[in-house]
This record gives sequence, C-alpha cells and structure tokens, in this order.
Amino acid sequence: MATLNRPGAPDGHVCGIDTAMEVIGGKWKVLILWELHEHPCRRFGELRRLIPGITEKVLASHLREMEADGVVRRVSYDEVPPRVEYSLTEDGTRLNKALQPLADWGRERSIT
Amino acid sequence: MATLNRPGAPDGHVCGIDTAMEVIGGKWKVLILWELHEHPCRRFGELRRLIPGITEKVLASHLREMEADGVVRRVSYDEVPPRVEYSLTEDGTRLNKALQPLADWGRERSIT
DNA sequence: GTGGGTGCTTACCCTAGGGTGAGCAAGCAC
DNA sequence: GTGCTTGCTCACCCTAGGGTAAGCACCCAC
Repeated sequence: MATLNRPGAPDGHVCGIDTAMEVIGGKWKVLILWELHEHPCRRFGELRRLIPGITEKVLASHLREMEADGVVRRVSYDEVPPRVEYSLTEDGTRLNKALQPLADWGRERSIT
Repeated sequence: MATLNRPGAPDGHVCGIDTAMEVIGGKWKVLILWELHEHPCRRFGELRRLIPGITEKVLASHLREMEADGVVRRVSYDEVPPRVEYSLTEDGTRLNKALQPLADWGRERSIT
C-alpha cells in the first residue's frame, strides 16, 4: 500500500488514481467498458441500445475519447449501411479488471 | 467475473460500479480518501494544506457528502479555536483498498 | 420517390458542480 | 481594540459536460 507516488509527481498527479479517474471520468464510460467486456465486439447501435439513456452524441464522443486513451479499439468496415465495431484493447481489459474490486465494493454496499 | 449484476437492477444500477462512482464522483474525493488513508486522522486545515488546489468550500462539501455516504467519520471537539478531526470508517478503508488496482493501472500507464 | 437502416456530426440550450471572495463565532495575546 | 487562529457558510459567477433535435451520406426495397 506504500507503493503509490507521493505529491510532486508531474502534472499534478498525486497517485495513479487521478490518471485512472480521467480515463473513466465520463458519465457512461464504465458502462461502455462493462458492455465491451461482456461482449468483446459491439457495434455502435448495439451499444446505444444496451446502455439505456445514453445519447448518440455522448456515446460517440465517449468512444472517441476512450479510443484516444487507448482503452477501446475501433474497426470500421467499408460497407453500406456502415458497420463499425468496438472492442477493448489489452489496456482496456486490464482497466476493467482493475475496476472489479470497486464494483464488488459497490455491490456489497447496495445490498446492505 | 460473472458475478456482477445484470441490467434491471433497482434504480438503474447496472453493476456495483455505478454505486461506487457516485461515492467517489467528486473532483477531489479520491485524494481525500488517499490522504485519510495515509494518515488516519486529519484536521480540516491539514487536509486543505495537503491537497493543493482544493478550496475550503469544496473540501467542506466533499467531506459532508463522504460522511453522509458513510466512508468518512467526523469528530468535533468543543474547543476554541475549533478542532475537527476526520478519519476513514471501516467502509471507507475498504473503498480505499478497492481503489488500489485502479491506482496501479494508472501508475503503470503514466510510466509507459 | 419515399422510407428505412447505420454511424455519426452540428448547433443549440441548460444545469450541476466547482472556483472566488467575503464573513462569522469565540477566545487569547498584545 | 486589533489581530490571530480554526472551521466553516453564504452569495455570486463561470465553465465543461452533458441532453435535444436535426441533418447527412450511402445504398436498398418497395
């Protein structure tokens, strides 16, 4: 537990958590991560349907950011109508695993 | 990994992560958690000094929310000038441990 | 030619959450 | 009386991030 960085790290990051929080900071990002983990390959429309409440604009921008962050991979097939498939990268998969204890914590407390 | 809840859970929570994200959702909450973990008992002013950039208003409101969420305990001594000490609850300590893998993930990626 | 399907983008609005600065109670030191 | 301390609160502003609705490209089916 004494392995985290102390203050003074570059760009104001105290420990790795801030870095992680920036990546999962969007309102729906953990849910996208979760869906892509459950089914390793999802199309845009599938994700929209699977995550009730999310709008196309936000889904698109979240996916773009997550792609830029290297946790999501986007594959576009040159077809009509267009087909685009999203999947987790290695890093995204590891991020999801790192979220597991947090999910457990939340699940325990919502039961209690 | 197949232990998380499926959609249809009460109040729109898909898995425990949403619950956890609500608790750590504030801009500075993970840092407060971290400081209280490093030193089990901190005064208000100490926290303000230890977390550069946070304002008194936000620190106070974050602490109040975290107390309401049951992750932080507030003890006020009837002295002048006033003395108030904050510490993690059992649940807060477990939350912090659950954040550890996430911190590790972030740390690895900021090195790379 | 009208409609449908897909994966977006663009323009706009709107609110929550955070930042700014001031004030306040209450006692002590000088 | 002036100032110092601590742990806040209150009033205000301001911006990022999200929600709303529309449009667009491309082809097919009818």
